[in-house]
Amino acid sequence: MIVKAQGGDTLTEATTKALSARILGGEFAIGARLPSEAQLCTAYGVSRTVVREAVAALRADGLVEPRRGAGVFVVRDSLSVTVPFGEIDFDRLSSVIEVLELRTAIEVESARMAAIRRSGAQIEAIVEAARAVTAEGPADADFAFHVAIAEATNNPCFVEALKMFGPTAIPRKALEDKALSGTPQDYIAFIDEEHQRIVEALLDQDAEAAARAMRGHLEGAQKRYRRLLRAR
Amino acid sequence: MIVKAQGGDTLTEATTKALSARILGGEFAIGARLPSEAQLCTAYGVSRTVVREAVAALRADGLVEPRRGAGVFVVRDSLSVTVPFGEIDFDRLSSVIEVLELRTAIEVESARMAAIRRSGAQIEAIVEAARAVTAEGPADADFAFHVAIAEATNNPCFVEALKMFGPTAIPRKALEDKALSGTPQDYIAFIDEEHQRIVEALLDQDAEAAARAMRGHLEGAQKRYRRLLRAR
DNA sequence: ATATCTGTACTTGTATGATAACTTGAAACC
DNA sequence: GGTTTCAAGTTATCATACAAGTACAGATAT
Repeated sequence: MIVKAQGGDTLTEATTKALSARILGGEFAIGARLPSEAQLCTAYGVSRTVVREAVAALRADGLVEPRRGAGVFVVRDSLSVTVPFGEIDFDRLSSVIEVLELRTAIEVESARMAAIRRSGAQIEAIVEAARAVTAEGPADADFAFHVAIAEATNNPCFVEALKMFGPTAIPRKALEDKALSGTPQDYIAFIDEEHQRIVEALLDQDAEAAARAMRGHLEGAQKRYRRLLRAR
Repeated sequence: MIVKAQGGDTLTEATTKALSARILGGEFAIGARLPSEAQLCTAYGVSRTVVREAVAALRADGLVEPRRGAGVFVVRDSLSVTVPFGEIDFDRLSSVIEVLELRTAIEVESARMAAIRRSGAQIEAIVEAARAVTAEGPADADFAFHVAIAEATNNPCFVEALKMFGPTAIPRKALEDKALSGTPQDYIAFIDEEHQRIVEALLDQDAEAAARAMRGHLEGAQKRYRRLLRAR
């Protein structure tokens, strides 16, 4: 299999991608040794310079670790993805709770800051978002509500961080919750009450109350989730 | 300035670190061109192979972008604080503070959870990390201290989130702070005192005290940063 | 028989020189 | 003034050579 530079890529980039694909694709397990540089050269039809720079790139990404005299060894593979963080391993059930805990950290502070910094337009957007949850159900509207609050911090980092988790974290899953908490109607009413507490604190510009309300809201979600786990 | 391989590092690694330090240290702004490979070779006293592999590593980290025929250009610098965080616009000066605010959110909760969940081994690691800051200075040791606390949450998400910011966020820049806060010695002693407050709360398993101490620590950093901005 | 030493083949690390492909800016030209 | 051309400089790639380290087989000593 000979790599060719395509689409503006250099040979080195193409080789890097090819190699990383093989590693992340599972061809090499953690601890496995890659073919030697010489073998990779003939396999990919490139010079040693190219192979070495590709390996250097993989090393910088923490994918492999070359050991002089011994070979190049894989230190991370498809199963230990964790790192890009955009794609947290949601397969593990517990990881949902772990993400929820991190999200709680960010959103509690988000609410605290929003209470102080929010503009008039921003609080209006928040109130409107809360209304939408009642009207349309929690599916995506709930996430929009949380994003509206993050935006009211006037710190784009909070918005980015929140969006990184995506709407998947709570609502969609939480809906399976209805078997435990009663009908969907009850569930929406319940969520709505928690949202109202947050909105009022933001209206009052009461930072601590906002933080408390948000913490209650999200820790509630955590609890419901844990209950789901136990129910299995 | 000639780099030498030290501490198990290869020449390439040493060169990579030296170069990345210069970039993150602010010597090259975004869009600036690095010295040519030939110049870097003579400057660091290494072969072109080494320089090229170092650049390949920086490229993999998204720090620079080589353009054939033109040169190697910086695409991220000290003020964009390492964060591969989606595509946040870190160009604006205030972004350091924004990142710091997000980090505060995460770390305050991190301290709170660590106080409750920490194991015996974990608290030992934290104490040891605090000692290292005193001994070696804040450079990288400070970040290790914060990571140790994140690990004591037993929630890998917190560790990942923290590592995303990287060690650059506070310490390196905060050192420039010495002009404002007195000698480096004073600065270390000051930081150390704040760390001790956090450690004691964690030892006592006092979640709220840990959260307060951590908040004070990081909001202090924010304040020092804001002062730096105003001083411009 | 076991343990230790040694050598050899293989591997990565570094240096050097050559050529190709490309960019950029200035000089020459119309 | 605007366009073309060219030369110098830059990265990309290749090839070769040697240094330095590892690992394993086989010899050697105990």
